[in-house]
Amino acid sequence: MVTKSYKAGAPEQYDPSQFPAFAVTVDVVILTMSDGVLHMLLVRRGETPFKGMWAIPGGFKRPNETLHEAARRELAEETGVDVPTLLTQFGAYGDPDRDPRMNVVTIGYLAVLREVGAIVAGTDAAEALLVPVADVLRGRLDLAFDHEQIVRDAIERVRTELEVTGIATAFVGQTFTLAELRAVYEGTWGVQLDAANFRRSVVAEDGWVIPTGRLAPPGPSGGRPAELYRAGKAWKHGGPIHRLKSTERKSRQ
Amino acid sequence: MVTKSYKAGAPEQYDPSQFPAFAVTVDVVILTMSDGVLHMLLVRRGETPFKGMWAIPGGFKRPNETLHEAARRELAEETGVDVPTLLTQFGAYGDPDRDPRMNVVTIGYLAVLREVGAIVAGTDAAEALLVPVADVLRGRLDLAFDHEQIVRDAIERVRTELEVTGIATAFVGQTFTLAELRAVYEGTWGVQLDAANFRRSVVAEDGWVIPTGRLAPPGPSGGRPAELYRAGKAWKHGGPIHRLKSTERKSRQ
DNA sequence: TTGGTTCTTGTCGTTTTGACTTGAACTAGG
DNA sequence: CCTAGTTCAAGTCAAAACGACAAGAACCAA
Repeated sequence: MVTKSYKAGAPEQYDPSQFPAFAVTVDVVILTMSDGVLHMLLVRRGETPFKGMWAIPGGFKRPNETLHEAARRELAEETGVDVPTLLTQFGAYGDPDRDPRMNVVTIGYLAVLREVGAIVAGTDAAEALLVPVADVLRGRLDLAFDHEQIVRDAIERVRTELEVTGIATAFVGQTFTLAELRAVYEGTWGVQLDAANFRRSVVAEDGWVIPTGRLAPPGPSGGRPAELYRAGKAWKHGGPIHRLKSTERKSRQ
Repeated sequence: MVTKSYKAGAPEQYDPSQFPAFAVTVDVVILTMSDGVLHMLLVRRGETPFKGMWAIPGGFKRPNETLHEAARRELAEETGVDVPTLLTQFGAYGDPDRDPRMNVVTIGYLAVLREVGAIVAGTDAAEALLVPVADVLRGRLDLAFDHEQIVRDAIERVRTELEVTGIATAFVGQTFTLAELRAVYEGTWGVQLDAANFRRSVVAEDGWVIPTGRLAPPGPSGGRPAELYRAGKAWKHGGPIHRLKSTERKSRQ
């Protein structure tokens, strides 16, 4: 028992100096889609504890900012990307021994980016790493603190978020082809989706994606030019709109 | 800007004394089903700030316990119920001005109970109140701090949780009739479900509910005795198992 | 021109869904 | 004891959704 100076009973009666102090941090799991594979950003710790190990980018919350603002600031500091949207809180972590030096409670945020190259360019290349999330989920990388568990929760969250909200369009550009959007689902869920059925279910939902009328240039191996779409306003930072559970073809993994 | 004594740049380099201290609390939204209506527990604040106002039960996290343990302790202190399960974390709140006196970050937990009478009996009756959540959602009660927003998030969470997990069985007893289980969905979603279709979709899912072979005594107004079921082990504290989106009949509300 | 690739459109059988009906088992009231 | 009312179980049925597949369109490279 490491109980210090705080009154155990009598809740609602407190005094700033009488209750345990915690450091509050914000950790951001930054996801992006690269070549059909879901990747995440890791940074190398320069200080003890866990010096030299890979970790999720994050930092201390300041007293005069909200949690969301702190997450946005950390994202901007680490990647140079300052997007006001697509920053989803997914969990809080406060085990007593998660930081060996002090009591730290961290709030986990999930960020989705589409630019890949610019991300690592923001910081020192030797200190930042873009790895497939599958490598982390399989325990191939030792992460600092309880960051592996945090990553697991983040991935589980983005998978259900993908099914229920319109977060998928955050992975792709301003305009996109349905093949690109489909790759987001396939890479995140680890499934193969039927292109025809995917198209049908996506287009059927009203306001989900809207055609621009333009065509994308075909890939290097030829193929028919795909129609370009842009994200409908329906999904913008919000509740359950889209629901894609069909169009499955093969089992996950 | 109220920035105090902490280094703005150079993350990963810190010292316990150099960074802003926060109080960390845990607030528990305690839900129960009473007469087909979703209710929640409120307690009256005895101290400033917001003295005399209704609030969600909660309290400070201790340095030597996890967040989950803190939530469980608060739940036990407030209701006398000590259930190891069905305590779901749903959000963290840390706006700078959410507590006028100090920096407080609170973690929101969601608890589901089935016993109704025993809840308020735990504390002083004048200081505890079981109200329909609809009253809170409609803004009829002024809650302390940002607790109204916390409640909104909790309700939204339990609604989707109901759809995706087996949390519904936490509202009912050890054994239950399908009518009781259906009332949970109806009360939480504010819809009317077709009894026949509800039965079909619930029984179809394997391991979701399992029949006991016994019958429940019919109600005071007669009627055929209903079969008694118990919760399948499939849902126990876990991932997406059940999915009830059909069996709808009329629009919500 | 031919073959290969990718996207779009269409078809088809199965499953699921939503609404409804029928029958079974009980209570209450005459 | 009989009947009306109530609640639950089980069946029916048409419409919609789903999953799989086939065919056609539009591009590239050789």
